[in-house]
Amino acid sequence: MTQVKENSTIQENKKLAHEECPVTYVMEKIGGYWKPIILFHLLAGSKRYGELRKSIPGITEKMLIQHLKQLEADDLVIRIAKPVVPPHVTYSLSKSGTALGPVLYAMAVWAVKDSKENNKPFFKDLEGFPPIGKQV
Amino acid sequence: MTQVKENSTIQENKKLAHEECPVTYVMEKIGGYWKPIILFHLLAGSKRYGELRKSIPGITEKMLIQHLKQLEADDLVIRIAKPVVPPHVTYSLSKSGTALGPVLYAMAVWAVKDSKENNKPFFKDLEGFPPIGKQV
DNA sequence: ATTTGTACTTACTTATATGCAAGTACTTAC
DNA sequence: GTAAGTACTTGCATATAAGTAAGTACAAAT
Repeated sequence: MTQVKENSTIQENKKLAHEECPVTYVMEKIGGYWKPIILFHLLAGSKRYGELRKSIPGITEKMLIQHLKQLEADDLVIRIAKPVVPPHVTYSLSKSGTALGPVLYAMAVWAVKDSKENNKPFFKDLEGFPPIGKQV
Repeated sequence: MTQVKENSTIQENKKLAHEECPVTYVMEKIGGYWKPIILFHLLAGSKRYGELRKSIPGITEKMLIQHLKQLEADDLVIRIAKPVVPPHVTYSLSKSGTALGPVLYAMAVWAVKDSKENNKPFFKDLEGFPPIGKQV
């Protein structure tokens, strides 16, 4: 008698997972491709929307603000809009967001080392790092 | 005269991006939802396929195997198969993968702290951490 | 002959992420 | 009255990720 596999419980398991695995908790908040990149670019201090866009040339405007909104909703970044025209909006890391500094910094360190060992160093060095705690 | 926006260069920019931003480099390797979670579960030491599956109840076999193959191709994990029946396969972190330890550990630390501050502590504490360097 | 155990594999469907191109709002400067 | 400047917003198309439900291989044990 052929048994039915229980993939059906996966959805329920997934809901419980973030209560057990810390990294799962992190992924629920900053999982995906863009969020860590955006956060990294805010690590050096607050930036205006346009600055952020220029410093991440690979992202589309849609993705950028979509993720900024999400990050704001998750209390990782803070949005401050001056009521002027043309608009003036700055984004910065919240307390939670700032606390991700060590994670992002560890990533940067790994990237530099790993790319070197693969004979593809893309970054001379982490000049000016760590910017952690330098919060503007 | 209305100007055409240059979203068209995004693809080219994206190719160049990983040569400029270290976090982008990292995302190309472990971006997404599952990879960091899988790596985290290998941090404590090598595991058989089945053990890995049990320790990550939220993942489907398809995702697990697919990401394991990808991680192997990216030299982050090592697959060792004993030529026996039934099969016996173990996965462990490579040198590069092990070097991600600090990143994953920083994530775990942040998760515990952040979940506490949001009144949703999911993990008593990081008992037994760090397992870094404990490589079996 | 059938079941058991382990590590996958496959086909099909659905969901989510991302890309692309364009438009909007509002005020100041020209 | 038209252009510039900034921060979005929207609709449609495509690409990638993920879920579901099966099946396969092979030898040993029953």
